[in-house]
Amino acid sequence: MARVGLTTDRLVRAGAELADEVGFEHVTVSELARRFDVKVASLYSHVKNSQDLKTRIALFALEELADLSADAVAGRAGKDALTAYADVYRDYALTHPGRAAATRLRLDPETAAASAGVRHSQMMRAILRGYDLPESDRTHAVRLLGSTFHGYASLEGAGGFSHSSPDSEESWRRILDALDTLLRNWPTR
Amino acid sequence: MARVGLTTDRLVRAGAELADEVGFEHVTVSELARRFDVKVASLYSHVKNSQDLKTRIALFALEELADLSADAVAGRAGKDALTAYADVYRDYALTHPGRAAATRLRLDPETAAASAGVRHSQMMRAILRGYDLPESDRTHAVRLLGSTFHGYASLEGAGGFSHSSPDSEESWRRILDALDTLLRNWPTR
DNA sequence: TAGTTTGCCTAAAAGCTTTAGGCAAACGCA
DNA sequence: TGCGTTTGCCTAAAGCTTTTAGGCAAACTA
Repeated sequence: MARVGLTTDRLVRAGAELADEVGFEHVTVSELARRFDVKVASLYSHVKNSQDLKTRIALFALEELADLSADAVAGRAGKDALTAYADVYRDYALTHPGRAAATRLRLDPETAAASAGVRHSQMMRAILRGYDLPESDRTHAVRLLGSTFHGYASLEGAGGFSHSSPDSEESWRRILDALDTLLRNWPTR
Repeated sequence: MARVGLTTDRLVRAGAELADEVGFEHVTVSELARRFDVKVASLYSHVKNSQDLKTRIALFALEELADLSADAVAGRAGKDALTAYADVYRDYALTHPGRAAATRLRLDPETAAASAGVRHSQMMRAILRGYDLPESDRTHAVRLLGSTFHGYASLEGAGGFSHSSPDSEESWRRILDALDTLLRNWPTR
C-alpha cells in the first residue's frame, strides 16, 4: 500500500493536463485516479466531488492565465498592452484548450468573486487607461473586450475558423486592430 | 405496451426543452426517457447515442435561431439589421439558455458545413453589405461579430454580468453602438 | 385477415460517482 | 527508539447512465 502522495494541488494540476488532452468536459474522477494508479475512492479525501474538482481546475486556470497576462501587460500601454493581453489569452486557449474551456465554467457568484476573474477585469480596466474613455463607459468596454476574446477563443477552439481562408491568425490581428480603432473612437451618447 | 409515438424529431424537441431547463450539459438519454415515461433502451431506436442526441439538439437550435434571425433581419439594413440580428441572438440565449449552449457544441467539420451555421455566416455577410467594407475584410468582420455575440451571450448566460452595475441591457446597447461605429470606421491596412 | 414491419420492452454488461468503514504507513512525542 | 495518533489509500457496495442484444405485440400492408 505504498502512498502515492496525493494532494488537492497535484490532483488539480493533473486534472488541468487531463483537460487539455481529452477536453474539459471529459475530465473524470475515475480517469484521474487511473493516472495516479490509485483507486477512485482515494481521490475523495482530497476533492469533495466531481464538480468540486472541475471548479478547482477552473480556478487554477484563471489564476495561471492571470499571472501570464499580468506579466505580458507589465510595462506596456495602449494598443501594445491590449494586444499583449489578448495574445496571451489566445495563446493560452490554443496551447491549453482544456484549461481555457475550464475558465468558461459557470461559477457561483461567491466563488467567482473570490477568483482570479476579478484580476482579469482589473487588467482590462488598466489597459483602458491608455484610451480616452469616460469612466462610465469603461465597464461596457471591458465587457466588449471580454466577450470578444472569450468568443473568439471559444469559436476558434471549436474549429470554427479552421480550414477556411483567410486564416485565423490574420483575422485575429485584424480584429485587434479594429478593437484598438474602436477604443480610440469610442462613441459616447 | 401502449406506444407513445416516439420519433427522432419529438426526442430532439423535448431534448431542447430539457436543455433549457437543466442546462445542455445535463441533458441525458435517461432523463429524456423518463419524461416520455418510456424505458431508456427505447430511445436508441431513434437516436444513435447520447452524442448523436446532443448533436441533433445543436442542429435544431441553430436552425431555429437562423429562422428567427432571418425573419428579424428581413427588410432591414445597416445598423437596423445589425441590431435586429444581434437582439434575436441575445434574446434567444436568454430565453433558451440550453439551446444557446447547444449552438456552441463542437461539431465535426462535415456536420458543421451542413448545418444552419452557414446561414448565420451568410446573414452576417448580408448585414455587412450595409457597411462599406472591402470584400477581403468581410470575413474578418463576420468573425468579430460572431465572436462578440457568442462571447457576450455565453458570459451573460454564465452570470458574468449579473448583480453588477451597469446592467447588462445597457452594456449590450452600448456594445452594439460601438460595433456599428467600428464597422463604419473599419480600419484597412 | 395473414404477414410483415417496427416500436417499446426486458435483460445485462460496463463505466462513473459517491459513501462507509478498515488497515497500515507516516508522523509526533516521550 | 518505541508508542499512540493521524491520515492516506484500500475494499465494498449502492445507485445512476450508457449501450447492445434479443423478444413480443401493436400497427401497417396487402
